[in-house]
Amino acid sequence: MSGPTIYDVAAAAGVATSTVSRAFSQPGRVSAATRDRIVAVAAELGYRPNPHARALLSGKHHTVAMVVSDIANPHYFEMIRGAEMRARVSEYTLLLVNAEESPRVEWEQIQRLSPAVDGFLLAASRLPDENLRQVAAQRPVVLMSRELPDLTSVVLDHVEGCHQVVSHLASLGHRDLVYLAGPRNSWMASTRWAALQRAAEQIGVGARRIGPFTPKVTQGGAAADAAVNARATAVVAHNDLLAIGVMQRLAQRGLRVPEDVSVVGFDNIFAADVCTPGLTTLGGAHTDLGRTAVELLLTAGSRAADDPPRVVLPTELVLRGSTGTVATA
Amino acid sequence: MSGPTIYDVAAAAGVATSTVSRAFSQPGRVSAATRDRIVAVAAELGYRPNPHARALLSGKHHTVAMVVSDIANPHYFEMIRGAEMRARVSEYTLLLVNAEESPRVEWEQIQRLSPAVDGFLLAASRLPDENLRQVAAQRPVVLMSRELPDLTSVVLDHVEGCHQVVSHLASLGHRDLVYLAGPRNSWMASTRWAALQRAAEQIGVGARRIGPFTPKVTQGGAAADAAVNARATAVVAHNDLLAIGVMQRLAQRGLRVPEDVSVVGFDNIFAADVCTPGLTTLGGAHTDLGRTAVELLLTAGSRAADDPPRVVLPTELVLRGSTGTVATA
DNA sequence: AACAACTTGGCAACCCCTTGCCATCATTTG
DNA sequence: CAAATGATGGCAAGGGGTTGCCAAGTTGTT
Repeated sequence: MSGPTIYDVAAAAGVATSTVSRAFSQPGRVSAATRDRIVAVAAELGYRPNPHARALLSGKHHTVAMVVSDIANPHYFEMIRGAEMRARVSEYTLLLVNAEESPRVEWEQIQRLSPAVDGFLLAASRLPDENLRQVAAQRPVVLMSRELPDLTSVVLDHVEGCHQVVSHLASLGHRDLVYLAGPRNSWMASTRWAALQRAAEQIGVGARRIGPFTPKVTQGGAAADAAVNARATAVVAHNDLLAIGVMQRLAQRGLRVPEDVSVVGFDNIFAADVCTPGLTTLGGAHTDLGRTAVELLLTAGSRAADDPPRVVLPTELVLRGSTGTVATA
Repeated sequence: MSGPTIYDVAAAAGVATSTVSRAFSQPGRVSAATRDRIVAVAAELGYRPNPHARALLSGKHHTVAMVVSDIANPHYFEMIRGAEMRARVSEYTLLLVNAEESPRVEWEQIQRLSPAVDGFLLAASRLPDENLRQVAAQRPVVLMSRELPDLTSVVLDHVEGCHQVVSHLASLGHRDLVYLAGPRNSWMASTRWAALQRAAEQIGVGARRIGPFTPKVTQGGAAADAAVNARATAVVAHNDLLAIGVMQRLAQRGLRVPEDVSVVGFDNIFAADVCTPGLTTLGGAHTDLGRTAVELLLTAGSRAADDPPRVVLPTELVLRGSTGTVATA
């Protein structure tokens, strides 16, 4: 079934297995002549080191697991891409895991993989803080789009970002906004709401919250109806998927965007650029987020455990057609 | 670093390691009382079997690698999702690998992972046939969106699909179509062109090919210009990304879709639904494709090696606003 | 009571690779 | 020329779990 082992190579080259092993892992310990011969024989036999056997002893698997709270959301796409690219540079393998928005599934997957990976990337984890600390006690962990004081994390600057959003809406004349909230157990959802509230207060506009909603296009209908019912002139949706769903429903009901209602999303997914009108959304360097997270994970061993890094990446408000001046009724 | 082993459990329970092992893997071989005690002790200690150690002996890793030719394409998203879901059901781990559209990278990644996985899912592989056979000789392989006589594959029905596309355009009065081709080393690209040609011939319309183009939005500009230059009334783009890029460029040049030019894409990605006009595109059950591919891979051992299954899944032409009757100039 | 038949548990080898330690051989130095 | 030094390769253990084989223990039979 499997390929040749170092035993085969050793036999074919007429040396001990240890010599073969060292020829690859400690080139200095073997004479050039012997090494060349071994390498040649290995190549001829098509020998590939078995990473599992290696991991068994070293404890290093050269693998990191990325657990995504819902892989159906295109938002994670860029993060996955960035993570994959960075991992590949270091010849690490990226294991992709879907938690299906379920803390239980997430926990089980983590426990199952724990002995087999060098660390975890948890993207928008739905686990309670307590569980996150437990995971971190077993393996290095980097949180993505979530923060916890004692853990390493990478997030976009939601405080600044939400300020940009509110400021933008205020400058268009909106005196009031409605936040269509994300899932209850989403750290991002509560953080955004807090940041929006604070920004609204500073800027002097009102802010209300409706929800929670599962952040999918299909939920946009209910969210839109609720927003209309609340007589909102500006809605800030938890993410672009929800925002797009909201816009679809508004169009269906004959309401114009942005003339009647302005809509803002989060994440700047690809579809936000091509929908009509284009969706104003708070974007950020998601690829960098993925890249940085892997970077932090791979270098986790070389840092003091106390005061772990908490990277905050800049956001950018991408203005498109979905926001406009408030109607002067 | 790592958790407790069966040695720890054995010591704590006062039995031999083999008994612990059997308590989990061959429940019948151990008395219920002993097993209960072992399970209890294991749970208390937080014992998790080490999958690598297990794989070392059994050769089964409970892991499949999915190699995607370009992870930036949302099209793969659904396939990844389907694959991930099916793998999880069987408690298999899905390893996601990006080939970056490079046959070399793809080959290296496969070789690197080969000893560590139970099989490969190759999505739209860019490798030459020869290399695919080599991979298949080492490990079970399932091709996705690609066919090769001696290998297992899952594809959408491009023959029927392309017929639908051409038939649709013909019924709108188009006498001629232009195919904006995908990458040169893409099996899909040449297959689509062949199927389009054949359908065009049967239906009695003309078909021309322009390209190749890298199937990304940014390439849509050049593709659109070339199509306009060719006086096309209907363009069939290699995929939705390219089609969306084409539509953007056409709008920029003041050409109306579908009044001046009809546009058709492939894949039915999410953005095709929200762009303006909506993109008519040939979709299919991509989630099923991913699911089926894993299914076939996991059951690969229980089939005869000759005459491997070649699953063809149905397509559906999704009609949206980007196609219309040809202008009666 | 003696023995057969069956159940349960333990020993030890094995999977593949790494590595500490030691033996061997060659080279250098006094 | 002997002894010290260094370069090189081999032996064997170990890492976590599995499994063939055998021993001990249990139950049943005559």
